[in-house]
Amino acid sequence: MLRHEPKNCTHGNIIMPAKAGEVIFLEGEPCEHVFELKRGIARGISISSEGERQVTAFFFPGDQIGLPIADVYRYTAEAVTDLGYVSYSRRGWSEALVRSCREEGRLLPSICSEQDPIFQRGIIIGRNGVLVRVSAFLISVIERLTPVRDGLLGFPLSQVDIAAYLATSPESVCRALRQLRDFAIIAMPDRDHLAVLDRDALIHIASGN
Amino acid sequence: MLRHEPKNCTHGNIIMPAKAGEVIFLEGEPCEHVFELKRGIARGISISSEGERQVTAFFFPGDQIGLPIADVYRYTAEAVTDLGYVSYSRRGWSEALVRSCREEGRLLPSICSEQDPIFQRGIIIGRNGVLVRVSAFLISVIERLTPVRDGLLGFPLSQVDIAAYLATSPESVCRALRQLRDFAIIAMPDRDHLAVLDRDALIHIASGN
DNA sequence: CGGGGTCTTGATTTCATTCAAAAATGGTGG
DNA sequence: CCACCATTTTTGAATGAAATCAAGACCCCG
Repeated sequence: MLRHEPKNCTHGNIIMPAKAGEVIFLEGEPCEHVFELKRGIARGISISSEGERQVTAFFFPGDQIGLPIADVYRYTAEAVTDLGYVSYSRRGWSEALVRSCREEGRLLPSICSEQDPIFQRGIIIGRNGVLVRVSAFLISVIERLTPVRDGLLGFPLSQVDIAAYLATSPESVCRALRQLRDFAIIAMPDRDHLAVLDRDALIHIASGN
Repeated sequence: MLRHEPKNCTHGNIIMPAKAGEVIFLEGEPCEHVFELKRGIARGISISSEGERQVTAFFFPGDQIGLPIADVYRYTAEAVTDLGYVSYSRRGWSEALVRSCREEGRLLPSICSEQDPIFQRGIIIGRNGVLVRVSAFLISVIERLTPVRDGLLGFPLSQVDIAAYLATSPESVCRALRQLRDFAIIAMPDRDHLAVLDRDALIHIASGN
């Protein structure tokens, strides 16, 4: 897992690339930059003291990552796919926040874009039943995936990551996806493509059982 | 569950009381006030479409509740115990944020005080094993409980709420607490008092198994 | 004293993890 | 293009942990 070193201090204009698996920043480091994802998918990772790895959030283009909520980053950010991002210095970002706050009277929508996925994950994994969790996860994620062609979405998330996100095992994720395929609720023509065939059924499962 | 109606628009100076069980604000309502808890304990509640109730966070004196991260409150806030709070208008609160941001270069610590517990819950319930979760919960909560006398803490949280927070059943919480008592790691002289006898052991269980 | 809610405990069942192994996939270099 | 390897996904069987079900004890409140 190579550490991705920004070559110089870009201030929001130059899109920096990162390759799949690269680390954007590490949990515990002081927050010196805020990152905005421009293309690709990233994940937030938290490792417990005993090495257990949790995916705390997936991030999509437009999301802000690494807000200085505290003094240090609360999770590690890694590239899931090859991706592009821009970074803002903390100062520059704070000024943008101040402006936005004055003009719109509410927090920069970007805070929402980082904090909301984290909140949503808490709700999803608080629900019991792997099938329910997987369905809720799909519902939450499909609208952010990039369409390939009619109804088919790019779905570049590994089942291992999904399991780490949903606080379950990869095998259980696999079985849940299989059930959804058997019920013709979703289709997965291959490993990294997904189509939702019966959105209502998916929502129904996601919201109760 | 009575709705608590603030009589008038207080701007941070008058401490408003609320009785145990009262609602401070409802999920989905527009964020018009930010609340700061002065005494007592509050909980954040999220109800799924099928009536499943989750406690998303417990809040303690000094915590800010109901930040306008989005346009509407993302959870319902209720009083766990009788409590006192002050409310700020969104405008007044935003101005404080702008000031703090400019002076300290980071987000108001209050954002941390709301968002961090929510983040922590995600980490805690992502870990498997009820005993681990209960232990991690106790570790996270003991430093915020008010001491009664040497080593004994007021612990006014019902096991039903703890279960809803930890995404488990009340019975499992009860059994986990019993185990911790049997191992002489904690003591609970009565329903709402708690003493941690072996903090290291509790931390050890919380961080692995 | 009731009586409703909370807590406790045991027995049972259900569900997901684990373990193990095979199949599919993707990438690499010949 | 093909063979090979590493990784991911898939499936089955066994195990285990926690939810559920059911009852009883306790406690606080009116």
